[in-house]
Amino acid sequence: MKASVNSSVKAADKSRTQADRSRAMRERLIEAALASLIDNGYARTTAVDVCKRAEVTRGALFHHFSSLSELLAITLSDTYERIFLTHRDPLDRKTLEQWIDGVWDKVRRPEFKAVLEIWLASRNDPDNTVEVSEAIQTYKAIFSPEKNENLDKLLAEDKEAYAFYRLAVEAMFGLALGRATTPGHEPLDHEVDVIKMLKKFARQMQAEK
Amino acid sequence: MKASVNSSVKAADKSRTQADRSRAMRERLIEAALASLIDNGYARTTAVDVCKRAEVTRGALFHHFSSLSELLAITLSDTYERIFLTHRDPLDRKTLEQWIDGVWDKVRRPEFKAVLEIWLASRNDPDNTVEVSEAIQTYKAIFSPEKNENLDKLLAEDKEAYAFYRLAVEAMFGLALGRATTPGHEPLDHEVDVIKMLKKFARQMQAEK
DNA sequence: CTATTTACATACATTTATGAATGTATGTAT
DNA sequence: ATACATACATTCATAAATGTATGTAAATAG
Repeated sequence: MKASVNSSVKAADKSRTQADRSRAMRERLIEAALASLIDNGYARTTAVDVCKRAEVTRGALFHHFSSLSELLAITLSDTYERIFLTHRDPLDRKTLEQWIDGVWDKVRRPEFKAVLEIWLASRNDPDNTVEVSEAIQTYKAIFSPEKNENLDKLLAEDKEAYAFYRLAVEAMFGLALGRATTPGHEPLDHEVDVIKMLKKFARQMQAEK
Repeated sequence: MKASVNSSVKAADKSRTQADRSRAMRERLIEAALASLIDNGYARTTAVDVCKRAEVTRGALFHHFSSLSELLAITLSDTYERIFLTHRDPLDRKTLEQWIDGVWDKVRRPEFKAVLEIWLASRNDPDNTVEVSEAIQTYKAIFSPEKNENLDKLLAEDKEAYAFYRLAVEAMFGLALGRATTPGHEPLDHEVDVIKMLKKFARQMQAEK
């Protein structure tokens, strides 16, 4: 029975199983990476910065991930799951209006800025893109009727509704972009009005059918 | 009468006035910076890269600009003028539909990706932001009814029309973002449909009045 | 024609990030 | 208890970017 009283780095982690330590550390790093993406952007998200946030050295990062971009790719996938799967509402709404609510509920979250950052960055940084491209495709697919059965059923054979859905998603992306470019990521003044109007159009759209 | 036959650097520029050389060089650097922003993004737009494109050394850049970020700020202002002022149509349309055409005509241009890049980057990079923030404000104002007399007149006292205009602009920003994140900046499949629908809504909006 | 300023190149010093190599403590199997 | 593996820290080598200092040719002033 070895008590291992003195933990040189942090008093926090008593004696835990290796698997536990690993999992905890990976989570810390992923969270730190996400936070850095959100308030530093992709370009300033360096291994140094992430590790400072996580309060560990880069040794930890490179032990668990082969590179910073691998961590970022995993962070993106992880964020994706957090927003779209773990979260309530797996995007199986019934009406256009409900779909708008559903998408907006995701896009408005601060984590979505991280997604935008990586989208833009990946286009510019093909080398590091390789690792994130898969996660990006998944993300984009979420908003594509073609990739989503429920949504596809709703829009099938209704060209107008399809175009409108696209319009709505683009508008919400625009709003998200606006937030991302605003100090403090504060909501824009006209956000509520725009969403309200989108939903009004949605109702009108389905009434026409 | 000194002919100055041998130009050591380029045979192109015969003996020209200093002011001419300066102006030409500044333009070359601005163009190179814009090009780099468009196909490298903000993060990878370095002084080295810009100068490689302009086929000059960094000495030239630092002679004309105090820093890379100053060049970028000036590039943004310059691009702004090129798109919004020098270009035909100073945004003085009469109907909502015409306004949509006008905005889309600007936003769809590849140069707008440079604007998006700087918008996002400036939020993340406060140090270098100082210099570009002014240009950014000008840019954003263009799309704000509050800052534009003609537009303000059109939307005044019509809350619905105001909200719709905002919606339209956000949707177009979303489309621009989509292009920016697509390899080759190719137009998205649904662009035409979205714009078409926006214009349809615009007509309907004004018919209601 | 000579002196001085301007436009630019070249060379150098500094900073910052990356990744690998190495060292050390802690958990785990026998 | 010993041997080994895993988790992480520390150190080092390298690359890339920035800014500055200095050198040189071309333009302009006297």
